[in-house]
Amino acid sequence: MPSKKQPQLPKTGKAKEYSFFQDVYDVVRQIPKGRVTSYGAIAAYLGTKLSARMVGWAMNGAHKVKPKVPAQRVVNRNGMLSGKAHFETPTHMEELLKKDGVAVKNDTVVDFEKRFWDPAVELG
DNA sequence: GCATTGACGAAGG
DNA sequence: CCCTTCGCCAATG
Repeated sequence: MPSKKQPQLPKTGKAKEYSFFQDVYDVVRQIPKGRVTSYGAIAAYLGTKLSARMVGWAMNGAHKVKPKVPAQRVVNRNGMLSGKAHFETPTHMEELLKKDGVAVKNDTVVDFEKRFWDPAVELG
């Protein structure tokens, strides 16, 4: 499980994965099926709420990590599928969400607030 | 080694 | 209410 806080980010070339990245992946993998969360929520849970962009950047490598990361369950604060363009196909993300039972309308999660899953609350 | 760029988000105009 | 700016920090040019 995430250390909750991992300010120490090793330099490039040493570790294949940064702790921060691993924590992000770990949290994302714990998102229940049919639920979604936001980059900011994950960042806040990790203690770096001011660095939501880093979560997004971490997700950039999510597609290559071994245990697949359900990156489709992570959207921006507006519930919009801001990262759909980064998937294999522009429609892959919403298709995965639909398989999870999450309705997607106009690149946005329907009833986002109801589907919202806050790691800071659910994970403690 | 400085400048630019983000799968973000909050604040200001 | 829409648009712009700023902050955050790693990666890339």
